[in-house]
Amino acid sequence: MSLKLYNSLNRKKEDFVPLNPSHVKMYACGPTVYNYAHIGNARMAVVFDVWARMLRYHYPKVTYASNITDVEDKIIVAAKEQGITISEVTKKYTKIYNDDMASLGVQLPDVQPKATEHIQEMIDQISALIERGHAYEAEGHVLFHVPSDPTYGALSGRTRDEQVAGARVEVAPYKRDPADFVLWKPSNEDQLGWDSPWGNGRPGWHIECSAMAEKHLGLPFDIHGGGADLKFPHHENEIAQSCCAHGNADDVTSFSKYWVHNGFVTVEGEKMSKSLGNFLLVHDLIKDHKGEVLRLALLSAHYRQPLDWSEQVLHQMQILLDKAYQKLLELVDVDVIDVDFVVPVLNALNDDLNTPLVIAELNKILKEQDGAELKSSLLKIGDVVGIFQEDPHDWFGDEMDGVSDEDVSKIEALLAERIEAKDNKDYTRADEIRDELLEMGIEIKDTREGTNWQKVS
RNA sequence: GGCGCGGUGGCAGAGUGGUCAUGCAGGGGACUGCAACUCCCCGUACAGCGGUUCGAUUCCGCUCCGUGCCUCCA
Repeated sequence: MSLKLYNSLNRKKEDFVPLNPSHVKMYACGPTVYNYAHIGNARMAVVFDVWARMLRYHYPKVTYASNITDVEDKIIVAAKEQGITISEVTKKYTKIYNDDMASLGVQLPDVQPKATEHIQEMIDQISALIERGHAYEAEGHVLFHVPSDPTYGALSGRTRDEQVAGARVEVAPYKRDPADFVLWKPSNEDQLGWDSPWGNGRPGWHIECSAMAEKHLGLPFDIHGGGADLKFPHHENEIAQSCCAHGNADDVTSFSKYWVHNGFVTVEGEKMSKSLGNFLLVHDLIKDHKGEVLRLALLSAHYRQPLDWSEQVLHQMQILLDKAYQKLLELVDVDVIDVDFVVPVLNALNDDLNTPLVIAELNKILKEQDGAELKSSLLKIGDVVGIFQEDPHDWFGDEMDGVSDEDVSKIEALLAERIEAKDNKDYTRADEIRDELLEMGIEIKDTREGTNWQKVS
């Protein structure tokens, strides 16, 4: 079965047919770096990381580009608030973002372009738009003239008129048309600015991605992705800019052939927002949960569906991963053999990245397979989904944390005493010892191989 | 107001025109001195109303409910 994906451009699930099967190219809009990454940022990163891994499974060469937006007014605000420079803000949060994503098993994109390093490309593209009559200068701003683009609205399915009718922002007086959007805007001294044919200024947000995608992937490329909220206006504007800059206003696929959007994460059923103060940061969650647990939780709903974050989901993923790692631990000395990719899992992944189904199939595999076959299948799936990347010993290693050597000897002494008590059928004493251990925060389990113990929280 | 998305068993969450999702939680059982772990078994789920059909949770229409975007929020 071939790879299928849901193309936002025509709202249909389609067979993925690469422009060039020997080199597939994908771009996904990355974060604006002015704060810690939240779980919503993480969902985007994880989803497109899996897409990239899946594409690599199918095709010999994949270039995945995902940008860092390091020019934006919010960054300027953050710098002022924190009393540090703009570049200190962007540098700091870029590192935090990459570290946090790495903790979720997200591989660094092949290219991670930064907006500030592509100002010239943006200026060039804006110039081309002006030359072709799609943009104009007004009071130090350069604006894209929406009525000049006959196909504007193709992605979001809203016409210019509808957009104007629904607009809730005041229209700047210098705009020729209410729908026109900014390509370049003037900067004052304390704002970041670059020289341009239109004076000292900075780029609008949309032009950044257009310029960076073209520079690193060339046009057209295969897949463009991002969060669902970016569909309008960001992605709509990207299409307008990139197509019109090259005289391809009529062909919306002259920029990217497929468009993929991931759904939002809600918390307790509500959207994360500053006013509700319910932003969940990866930085915080990673303190209490393993990265792969968070990652799998982010993949527990289909990527296009909304995902409600809850402790229950985390609990379930923890159990599943523990179960799998337990098997991997038992099989640690077994050699990996060459196995076929488990068919139902491959089909699920091929079907527009149906990761919830993959999770269900994992449960079945854990029940139905064993030995080298199980280990090999698990690892093969893990490479695409981005799980089972840890050493099984390390996975369970944390459970020994905070238990000193002294405690260990004490525990073992008590266990030895308990075995003796059991042998003497002195179950009262045996149970006393169990309770004593429990008070120390140690839980024991009698198995056929003997008694195990572990720290409980 | 405009443009979308969704309503599946206690919960999470896939899927299908007519035999199974899966997991968590819950109930029962096996095992065990008892617990726990493990294993086995169980529960008349598809918002409502019409329509198409031999047959619809699955297709179409309407209603109700929830939710996202339209504000340089992933």
